[in-house]
Amino acid sequence: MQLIESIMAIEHKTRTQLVAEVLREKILTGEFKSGSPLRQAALAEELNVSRIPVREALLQLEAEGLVNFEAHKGATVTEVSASQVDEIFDLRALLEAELLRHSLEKLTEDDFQSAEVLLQELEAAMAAGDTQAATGHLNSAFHGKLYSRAERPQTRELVEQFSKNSERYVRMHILLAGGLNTAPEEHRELLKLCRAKQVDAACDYLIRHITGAKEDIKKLLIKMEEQSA
Amino acid sequence: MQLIESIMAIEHKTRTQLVAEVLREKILTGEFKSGSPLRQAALAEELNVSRIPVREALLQLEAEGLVNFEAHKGATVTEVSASQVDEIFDLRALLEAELLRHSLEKLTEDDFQSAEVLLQELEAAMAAGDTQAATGHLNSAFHGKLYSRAERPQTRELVEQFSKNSERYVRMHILLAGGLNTAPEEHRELLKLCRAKQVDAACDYLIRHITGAKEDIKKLLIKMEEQSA
DNA sequence: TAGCGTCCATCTGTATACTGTATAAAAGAT
DNA sequence: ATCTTTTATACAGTATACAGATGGACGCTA
Repeated sequence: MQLIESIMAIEHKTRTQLVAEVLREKILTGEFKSGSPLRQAALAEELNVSRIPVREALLQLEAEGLVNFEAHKGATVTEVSASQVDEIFDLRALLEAELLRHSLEKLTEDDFQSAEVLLQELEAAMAAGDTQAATGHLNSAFHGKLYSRAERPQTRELVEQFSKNSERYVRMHILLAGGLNTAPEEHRELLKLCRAKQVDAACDYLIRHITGAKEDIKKLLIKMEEQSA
Repeated sequence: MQLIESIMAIEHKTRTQLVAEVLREKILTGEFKSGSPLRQAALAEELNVSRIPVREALLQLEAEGLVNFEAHKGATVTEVSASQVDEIFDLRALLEAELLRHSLEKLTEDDFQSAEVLLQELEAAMAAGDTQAATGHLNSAFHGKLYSRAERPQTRELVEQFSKNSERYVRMHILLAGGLNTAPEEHRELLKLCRAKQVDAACDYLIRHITGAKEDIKKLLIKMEEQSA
């Protein structure tokens, strides 16, 4: 019902795209838990569409790494092990440092100011206890601003992919570990280094920033794996 | 061992997978040229399937970066500009060096020997003028062997993705520029550095190896862009 | 002739219906 | 009682059919 209305409102989007958005959100928020099966017929009925757009949406989500699609067996929400998180965050560190390196020289004072605005909004959102979508979005907007002059569209897409994919763990982390309280200071420090155009120092700091988050989340995941075992 | 696995894998391939393989090959060999439209109905009829598996195969290929899929407008073979090739090869250099770094210490003499065998086969294939699928496959098999102990599955998948995507340009390069004649020597040198466990030197050399190929292919692409303009 | 709207051909997007596979439950054999 | 083999069922894969979007040809107006 709601879906039909939103189709009316946003007519240029295909049903497949809409279904993909809904499912993506449900996976990222944890409403669909890791490992749980995604039945095409059930989803189709719930969203008032046929199975075709559901299938195509699931294929898209598989490409994004959020879903596993096994022939004749169906789709499940991807389960991510601690070692996989390890690798993903290492990749992020590597790629984001590369982006920053290519972007930093070209960043203008305007860029830094909008980054600062984003940072303030981020802190406000965190202070308001807004642990939901907003903080994750603002966080990647801040980072994205720093990379915005890199002129490396494919690398950015890759990084955004990985960020999205790890977002659900970041959220979990914030929720359960009450964590990332050091993040605001780290962001400010990073911004300061960028403003000073200290390329190597900024990249190193960024790598440590990402690696630090990795370690926190890994601990959390290992704890959870032990509990479920 | 492999034989047993391949027997065990009496995998029932879906039509979607078969279609994807066919189309992928036709794109990589250049039978479908950059920018050309991929009509669902035509492909379906040609392959004796309905449009559904064709659509799903096209979606998969879009995720692999070989196809652009625009709503209501249809799919086209992706056109890759010189600047995109630039970025892709930079990414490859970055990621492959990372893989080699993680793999190198754990590589055994057995690994080096099979790498050497692959290298000989590669040279034989090139000497036989086999500019088709075989050389590309052997080339990535050789590189893959060097990364095989990295225990970084997602990074490897990414690299393989990029390799596949740039394969058609590599082939083009070999065909038109008569090129990559320096590659055999470079491969031998790389293998020597790996055997000597000179991590930094090997990684640096690998980066130069990839960057060198990039420059050659870029020149070729720029020339082609000028011709078509 | 240039510009605009309408209509039509063509293609994509999606629903419905059918086919085939995997798996769990039931029946049979050892 | 355990292990096969069979059967049933639920689900995914695919074909067919229909609905909707796009872009261009055509004629109309100024």
